[in-house]
Amino acid sequence: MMSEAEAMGVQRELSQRVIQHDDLPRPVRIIAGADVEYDKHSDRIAGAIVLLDADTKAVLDAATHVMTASFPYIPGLFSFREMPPLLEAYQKLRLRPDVIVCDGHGVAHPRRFGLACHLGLELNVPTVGCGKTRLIGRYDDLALERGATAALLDEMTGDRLGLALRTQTGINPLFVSVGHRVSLGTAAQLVLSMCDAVRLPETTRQADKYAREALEAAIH
DNA sequence: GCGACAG
DNA sequence: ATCTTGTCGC
Repeated sequence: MMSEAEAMGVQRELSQRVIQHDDLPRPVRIIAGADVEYDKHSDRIAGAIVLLDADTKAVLDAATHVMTASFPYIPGLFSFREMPPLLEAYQKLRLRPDVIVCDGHGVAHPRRFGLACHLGLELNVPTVGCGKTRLIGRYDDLALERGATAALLDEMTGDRLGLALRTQTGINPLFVSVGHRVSLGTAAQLVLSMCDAVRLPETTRQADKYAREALEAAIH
């Protein structure tokens, strides 16, 4: 298995190839969600990618893959654990997405190479990082209203890593960052467009559901 | 006692 | 649906 040091080297190398500006089909018609679910009692994991109609949010296609985790959970090396089942699931899809919203960060990462970057680069598909909790960076003065944003800043370098995005008024924000081939502004727009009356985007909710069902079916 | 750590 | 508390490691 790849060592931690090797994995970090891979991240530093590949991060050079991340594209941070818009290079995706417009308008976006098919938007995907990607998520991985874990079994509490074993190292079985299930990845799911679900394709939604960007306008109606109807599920157009979905694929899952259950396997044994080949890499431990280490903050910052998340993608080495979650990528394998997601790549397998992606190959099973019948349609191709215009963009994938990932359940994890993009460049809001210590080496600017979170799961969304890794998946986007590997598949050469536009991706957005959308985490539920912060990995690095700080923000303040985030207004309460739905749609409000605050820059997520690296405390040491001052780099803008992404945005804290309020998807519902008065509810804790999500953390949006560039994955690959999508600008930060577009990323935030896409995520917000997938949130109706709930905190999480429909892409993430559907992917989570499919992954959980696949894992459940594989174990029982 | 204190705390930074995606899932 | 969302948040948080207790817990563990340092």
